[in-house]
Amino acid sequence: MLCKTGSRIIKGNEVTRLEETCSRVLSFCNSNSLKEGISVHCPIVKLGLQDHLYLNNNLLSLYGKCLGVDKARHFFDEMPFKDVVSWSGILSAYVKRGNHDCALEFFDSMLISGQRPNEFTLSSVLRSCSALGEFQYGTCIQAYMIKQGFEQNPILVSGLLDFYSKFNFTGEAYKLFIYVGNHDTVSWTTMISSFVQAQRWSKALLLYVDMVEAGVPPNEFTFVKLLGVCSVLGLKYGKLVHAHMLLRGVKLNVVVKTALVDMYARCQRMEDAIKVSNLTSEYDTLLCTAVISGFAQNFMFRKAIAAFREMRISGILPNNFTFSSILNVSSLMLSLELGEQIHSRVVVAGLEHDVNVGNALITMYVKCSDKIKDALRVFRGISLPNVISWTSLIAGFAEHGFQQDSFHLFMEMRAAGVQPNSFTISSIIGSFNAAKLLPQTLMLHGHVIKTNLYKDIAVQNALTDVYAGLGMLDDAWQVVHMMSHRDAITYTSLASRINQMGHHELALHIITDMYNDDIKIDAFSMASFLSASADLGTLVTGKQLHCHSMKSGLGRWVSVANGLVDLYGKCGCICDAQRAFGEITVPDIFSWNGLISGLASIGSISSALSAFDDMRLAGVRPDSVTFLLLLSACNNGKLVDLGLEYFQSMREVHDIVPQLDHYVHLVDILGRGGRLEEAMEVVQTMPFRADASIYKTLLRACKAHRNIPLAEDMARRGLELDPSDPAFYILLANLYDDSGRHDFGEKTRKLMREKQLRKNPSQSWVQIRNKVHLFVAGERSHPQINEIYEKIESIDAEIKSHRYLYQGMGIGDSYYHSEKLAVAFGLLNTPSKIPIYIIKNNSICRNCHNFINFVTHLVDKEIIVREGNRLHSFRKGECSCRGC
DNA sequence: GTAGGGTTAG
Repeated sequence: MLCKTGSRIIKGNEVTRLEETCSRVLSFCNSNSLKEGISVHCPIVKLGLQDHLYLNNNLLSLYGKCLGVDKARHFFDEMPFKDVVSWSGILSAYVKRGNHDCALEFFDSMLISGQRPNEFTLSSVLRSCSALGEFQYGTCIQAYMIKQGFEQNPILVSGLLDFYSKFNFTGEAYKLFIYVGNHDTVSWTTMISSFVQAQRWSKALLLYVDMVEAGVPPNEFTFVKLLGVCSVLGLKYGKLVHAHMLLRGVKLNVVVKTALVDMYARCQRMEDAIKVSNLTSEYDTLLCTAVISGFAQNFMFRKAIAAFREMRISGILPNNFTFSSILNVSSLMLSLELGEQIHSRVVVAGLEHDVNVGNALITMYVKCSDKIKDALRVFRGISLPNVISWTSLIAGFAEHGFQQDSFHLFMEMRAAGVQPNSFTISSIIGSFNAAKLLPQTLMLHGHVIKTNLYKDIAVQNALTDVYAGLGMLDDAWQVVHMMSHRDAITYTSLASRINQMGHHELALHIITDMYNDDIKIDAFSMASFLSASADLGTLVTGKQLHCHSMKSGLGRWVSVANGLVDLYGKCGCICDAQRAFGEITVPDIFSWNGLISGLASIGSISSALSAFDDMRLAGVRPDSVTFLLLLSACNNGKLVDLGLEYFQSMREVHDIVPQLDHYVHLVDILGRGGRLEEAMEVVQTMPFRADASIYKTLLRACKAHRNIPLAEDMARRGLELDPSDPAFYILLANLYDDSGRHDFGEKTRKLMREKQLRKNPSQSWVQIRNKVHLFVAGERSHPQINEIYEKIESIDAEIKSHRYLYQGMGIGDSYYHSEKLAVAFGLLNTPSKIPIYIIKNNSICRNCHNFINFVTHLVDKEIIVREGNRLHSFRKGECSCRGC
């Protein structure tokens, strides 16, 4: 139409009408098609309208949108007349392309040219200020706005709210919001977004309530932000917001759909997410990415892969975000094969050097490949590695056992000018723990104090863990006390490290700390506490923890259920252990190992071995711990040939390389079975250097089978490796005694005394009425024992007043005469408040029917004594454990 | 021309 008109001669008011027509056509083209827009340009020139300001502004906007800001700028420079719309058009084009430096420079030249900015210009300038971190500049713009009377302008108010929020000045933004008042939908939504960005989720929701009460209608923008809040606050809120959207008839466009899919996915409602995404046929790359990542978050890996395939079939191109999501699926599945397939697609799509995809690739190779070099290759290919790239690689090196390289990489990162964040610091501190690198830990701790990172709870938790892992409990607690708030991870880390140190009672005390801090026990901390109770044999505490697990629903976690199996197994209550095992839907290797261990420890060797068969039938692969348990069971059951068979099958059938501990068990099995020469052959041919303990094992076997020549050889070899272990002398001396060679026995003991060796005191723990008591036995000459004697003597008078002493078997009598000692510390501390436990030598354990050198016994129904790894039960009356 | 969705590191 315009072309035809252009060939005629036009005069008078026809020109004005044509200008309007051109302008309208260009506006239409602007939002639809560049091609049509350009074709309109020719007739405009033919008509002689090329100097027309409005038409040129329309063309400028078109060029900016379709041909890029440089072409638009060129057109702008050629324009004979310019107004605020022309200047703002270019400025906005710069801002949209992220060219913020040019935007501010261009704004300067605008002011120099004498052109006054309007609200659109200033709004673009504010966006560049926040992008460049130019806070001062932004506040100058605000001052200018006030001077120019733009203070109440809704566009600028929204712009300012956004500006303050980007600098994390949410409070200032809110003050401004309150001060201005009378807001429209956009400024309400911007204020809500500000609270969302500051992670003040509840405040964002409350503001929505205020907005509705103020009578301002929320739109799809508002709901998208609110759905983001619900992803964090939970499904209850998500459903409410969704219902409000339906009531208000909000149009379900693709952006709203994506926000809904994301919300339902994060609330573990993937079915609802898919239902929503199928409500309309509109799909784009972002929506598909949300679906894939939703499946990944909910561990529905096959569906995630299917969604990725479907996306390609529908012709929707994956972008860097999509590749990151699907790579995350392969990382979670530990599937190198899938990861490599995706990697090749990434190369085809030309996204190999993209930092986001590169980061996901690094993680994939770290988790799925056993070669850290694969991850390093990806890292070196990233054009601009960011803090996530460095952190992933640093954590990767640490995870693969290269702690020193990990630290060097950290130094390289700092030299490259990339600032470590809390993720980096906590990863690197975590790696120090594995390598026990104290100097580096102290250096990093200093760095953390100097920066703001010490406020981050993950960093503080990592520091707590590393100090506790190094055995520096005081330093760990110091970090904990300095924390403004603690979480379940803080306490779980402490409890498990304290457990590792063997201070199980101290680990259980963490429960009180958590209670005082108002922190709920989670599945991880519960597993640690159950493990502490199991190792202490404190059945009462264990049962209380069991109760709590059931009431709180933690029992559904397999780690908690495994803890229960372990607890009851170690306390000798095999029926309860079996019941806890039976309640596990899909028992894992830890569940099975717990069951086998429990059965073996009460002497039910055949049941333990048949549990192993059940485990294999259930398709669970045994690990090296399983074989330690099986070998130990065979050892206790004197099943020599079966033990040998299991040992052989480790490598041949199960592809497990036997470790030193397995060889020790094998040697013990052969030794106890009297096959001493074979046992010696194993020691000489095994791929490990024999340690003192293996010779001790053989020496014990020699003693049992009265083989003096071999025993002497074993004692000699063992003492070469550990001359300070008195056990070699004691075992050998006892063997001489047993064989009637008392002279040699005495000579050996004399030798031991000359070397100033003495048997370390044995220790046992007993729980009586919710209190754990420590018992120690040994000779008076031992410093630890002597200290206890002195304590007893000082309170002797008090003890003697107790009624049990009148029965003639007082505490003092029992160990003064035998030169051995067993003391309840609880008794020492509060002698008059708790009953006295009288010491009896040579009591018989009801479980293993062995004689035990000392045991505490009297007033309580059941006492469980743990001696080394053995559990002994002494009961008065019937056992409280069902089925025994 | 002011406000909205998806990813990756502890």
